[in-house]
Amino acid sequence: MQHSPSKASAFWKGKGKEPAQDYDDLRPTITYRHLYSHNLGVRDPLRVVALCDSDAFYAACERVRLGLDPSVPLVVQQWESLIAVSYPARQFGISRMDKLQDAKKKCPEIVAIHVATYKEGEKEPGYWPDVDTRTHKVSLDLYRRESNKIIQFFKQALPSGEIEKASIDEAFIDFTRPVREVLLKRFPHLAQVPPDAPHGVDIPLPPPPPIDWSELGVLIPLRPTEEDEDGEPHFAEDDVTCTWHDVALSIAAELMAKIRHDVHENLGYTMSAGISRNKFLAKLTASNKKPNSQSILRNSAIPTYLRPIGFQKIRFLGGKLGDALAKEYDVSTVGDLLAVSLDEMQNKFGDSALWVYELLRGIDRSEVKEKSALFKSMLASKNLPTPITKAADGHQWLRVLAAELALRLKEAREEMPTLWPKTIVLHARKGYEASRSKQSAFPFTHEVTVDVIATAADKLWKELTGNMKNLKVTAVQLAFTGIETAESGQQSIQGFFKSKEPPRSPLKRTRPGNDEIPPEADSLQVMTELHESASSTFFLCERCNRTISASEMERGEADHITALAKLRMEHDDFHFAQDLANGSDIQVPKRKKTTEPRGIARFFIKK
DNA sequence: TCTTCTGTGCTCACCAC
DNA sequence: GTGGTGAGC
Repeated sequence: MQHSPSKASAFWKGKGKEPAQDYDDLRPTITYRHLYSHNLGVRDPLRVVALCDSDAFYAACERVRLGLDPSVPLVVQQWESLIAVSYPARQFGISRMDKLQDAKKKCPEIVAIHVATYKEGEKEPGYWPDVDTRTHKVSLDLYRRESNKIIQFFKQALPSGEIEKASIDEAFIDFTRPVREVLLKRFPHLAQVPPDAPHGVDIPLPPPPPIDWSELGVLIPLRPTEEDEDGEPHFAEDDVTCTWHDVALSIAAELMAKIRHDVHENLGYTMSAGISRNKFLAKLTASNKKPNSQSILRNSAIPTYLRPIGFQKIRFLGGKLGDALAKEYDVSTVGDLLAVSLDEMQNKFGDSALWVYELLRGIDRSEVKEKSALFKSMLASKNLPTPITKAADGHQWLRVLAAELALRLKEAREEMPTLWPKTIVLHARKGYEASRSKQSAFPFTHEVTVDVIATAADKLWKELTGNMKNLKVTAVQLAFTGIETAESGQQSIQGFFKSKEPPRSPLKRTRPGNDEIPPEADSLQVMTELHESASSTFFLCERCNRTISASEMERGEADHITALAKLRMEHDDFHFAQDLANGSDIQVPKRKKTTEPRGIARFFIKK
């Protein structure tokens, strides 16, 4: 990479000026209409997203499982290499690249735990004394289970927040709605448009209150920190000015801190979080300070924070596209790429250009969306240090892989009882040749046992290896693909494609492809109607088609608009609770099925 | 002292034919 | 139905 004397450095010395229109998106005018609309989605100027990830997750899982003190240095090993290093262990300079022996040299008293493994003939993974890559296969099951516990905790703590599990140790949380709820409660004057306002609901909000960030986490500074001798950062004067979006961030930070605290109390895991206006920035911010900390990136701090970052570290820019960009313009940082115009980029990179262009400027329109809970595929694989040469060996390994799939499917069905893999696929690789695969329909059985899977796998194995001259298989993969729920299968059979997930509440209706704020956004309409008829204390719920009126207690609320907002939210909660009650007894808070299973779904009813 | 760069063994999604 | 790639933990 070349080093280019950039305009950015001039800017930091105070000679340049921020390119005016580049960052307009970061300073939106926020009006009452924005505040009252609950369905602006990614265009909400008060949007707040967090990325929360567990610190040294695998190591923490083992620490919790064994009831060890958090301060003990601990590593998780997979054969001789390390797959997780606890923070106390990192103090000894141990890193994930070390081998176990290196770690022991650096810290003789290190606690080394080998990941659980499946062993030939065993139905469940365990912690065996004789782990050996030639006979065992690693199991990440414990980590998946603990990960799900944390996700469930998030969901229960934030009924109105959207949670997206991003990986085994991270989740995105959309705080926009929970923050709105707090915001209206805490600043009740916002629920009322000043009566003499000429443009009513379209006027900007009044100036926000000052924010005390001291307990809320690490603030990403507005400009590069110039530290004094004590290492304390200097802040410029304008650091104290803030916006309503900053207030929203601060509320999200409160909620996030509470959740992190509660997860620690209840499950024992410490987590780090990043809080900002979208997923991309939240993820970036989360890595600011670890472990057990949270960082906040305000809109005003975004340009400074992004500029020096190597763009190839950004998600989806780490691969081919990032390489192409680096080559084309011979640059490496976000700041460098800011000089490239949108037109220029579109000519060279077509459709992905706009997305990149916006990303560089802190804009990311991707939604926080709960992944449809069901995986499309489920795979268990094993590289074989000692290749399979006899059919019987193959059979043994297939049973190991089958045991893993059986257990994982069983566990997945505890949450989604109707999960059904349509096909089973076996891959086998010989040395460095390309792997070959065979697949077949997977039998439709209520109980998916190791035997059922292993039998199907054996058939595929014969097809695959039957005509091999010298059997020498160095890698095997067994997978379920086309995993669906019986319900959705039913729906597709019956042609009920539309609205698989009816809106949970009237307030949450999405309006795809609508750039403008709808003039009669449903919640807004309720608010303004109420504003106009100053005495009403009821509203009509579109969902249950009933008039909901305030109780005596709620009528005692300081002003009835606040009362109505509260009422509305509580009524949503009522629907939410009702949805819960109508579902089965599993404690998944959202996305419950509300109807009795029909058709093939009946196969799955517990006896 | 700090971040960054390694690699391996998985796991998952998507696409072309 | 098969094979291949890209991406991330």
